[in-house]
Amino acid sequence: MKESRSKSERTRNFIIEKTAAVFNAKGYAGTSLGDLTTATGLTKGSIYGNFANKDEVALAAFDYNFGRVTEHMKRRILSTENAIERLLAYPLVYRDFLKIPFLQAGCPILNTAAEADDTHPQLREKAAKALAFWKRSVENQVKRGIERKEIKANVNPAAFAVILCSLIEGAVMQAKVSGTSGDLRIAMKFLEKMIRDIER
Amino acid sequence: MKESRSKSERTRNFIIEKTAAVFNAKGYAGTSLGDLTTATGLTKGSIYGNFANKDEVALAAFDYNFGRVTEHMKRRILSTENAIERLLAYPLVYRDFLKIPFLQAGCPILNTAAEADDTHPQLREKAAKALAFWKRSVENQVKRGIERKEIKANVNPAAFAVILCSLIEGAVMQAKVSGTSGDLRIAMKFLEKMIRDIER
DNA sequence: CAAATAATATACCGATCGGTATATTTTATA
DNA sequence: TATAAAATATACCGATCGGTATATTATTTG
Repeated sequence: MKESRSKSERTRNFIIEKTAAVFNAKGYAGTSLGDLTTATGLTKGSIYGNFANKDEVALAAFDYNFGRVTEHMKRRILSTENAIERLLAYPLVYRDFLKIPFLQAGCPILNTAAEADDTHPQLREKAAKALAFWKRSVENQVKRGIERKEIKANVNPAAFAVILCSLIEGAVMQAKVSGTSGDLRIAMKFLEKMIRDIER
Repeated sequence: MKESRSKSERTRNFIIEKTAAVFNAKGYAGTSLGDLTTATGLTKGSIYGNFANKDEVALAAFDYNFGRVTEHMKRRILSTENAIERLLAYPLVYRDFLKIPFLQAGCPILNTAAEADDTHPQLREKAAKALAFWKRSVENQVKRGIERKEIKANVNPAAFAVILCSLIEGAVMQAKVSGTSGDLRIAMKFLEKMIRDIER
C-alpha cells in the first residue's frame, strides 16, 4: 500500500506546520534558521533539503497561516443561513481572536503586511493578494445578500468590505499591542450593529 | 554665547532624525547597525558614544516618529473651530497618508505594534502608550464636543475613539500593502460621514 | 593659544547569520 | 534482504551581526 505521500513531502509539511507560528510571531527578519531548527527539531541540512532558502519557508508558512484563518472562517460561515448571519460571523470570530490558539500572534495578513510592505516584495505580494481575496469574499457575500433581498439594495458591496476589513485589522492590532480585548469587543460590537443595519 | 546645546546632544538628535525613517521602514529586527551608519554617515563608535545599544536608538526613533505624527495632527486640529471639524482632521490627514513624506513607510504605531507585540516588550509598551494617548485625545475631543453642544449627547466618546482608530489603522495597512490609496479613501470617506452623523 | 576634555573613528571581538559540501542514515525497490 | 536512492545530519564556509577597547580628532575651557 502506498504511503499517503512521499517522505520529503511529509517533512516539508511538517516544517511548515512547526515554523508557521514562529514566523507569524517573530516576523521574517526576526526569525532565524536557528529558530526553524529548534521549532522543528531538525537540522539545517534537513530543512535545506526541502526548501531552497529561508524565503521559501517563510512564503510557505504565510500560505499555511492564511489558509488556517480562511478555513476557520469558512467553517463558521458555512454553518449560517443567510447573508446577514454570514457577515456576522466575522465580528463573532474576531471578537475572540486572541483565544484562537494558532492566531495568538495576531492576523498573519496584518503582521506580514506591516513588516514586508517596504522590505520583502514577495511577502508583501502574498499579503496583498490574501487581503484582496478576503475583501472580494466579503464583497461577494454582500452582493449575494442584495440579490437574495436579504440586504438593502443601496449598500455598496466593495465599500462595505473595505470598512469591515479595516475595522477588524485595526481593532486586532490594538488588542495585540495592549494585550487586552476590551477595545476589540467594542469595535466588533460596532461592526455587528453595522451589519444588522444593512439588513433589508 | 552658549551653543544651542552640547555637541553630543546635537549628534544624538542627528542620529535619531536620520535613523527614524529607517526603523519605521525596516522594523527593529530588520534594521542593522550597518543601516544606522549608512543612514547617518557616522561610524559605530560615534553612534555607541551617544547610545548604549541598538535598543536605545530604536526607542528614541519611535518617540521621534510618533512625535512627528502627533505634531502634524495637532497643527491641523488647532486650525479648526469646533469639535466636528477637529475630528474631521483625522480622515482628512490620513486620506493622503502615503503622500506625507516622513510617513511613507506607514504609521509608526501600526508598524511597531505589529512587530514588537510578541518580540520586544519595551517597543510594544511604547506603541501601546502611544495608541492609548491617541485614543484618549480623540475621546476628549468628543467629550468636549458634547459639553459644547456640538456633538450629540448620546455618543460614547471612548467607543467612538476606538472605532476611529481602528478604521484608520486598518485602512492605512491596506493602503500600504496594496500600494494604492483607493480603499483608504473609501474608509476615510466613511469615517467622515460617521463624524458628520454625530453632529448635533 | 595650550591643555584638558569630550566626541568620533579605527580596528577588532566572539557570536550568529544564511547557506552548503559531504558524510551518514533512512527509506524505497529489486 | 541486498542495494540503490533519497533524506537527513555533520561540519564547515564567509559575511554580517551587535558591541567594545583604544587611538585619533575636534571641541571646550583656563
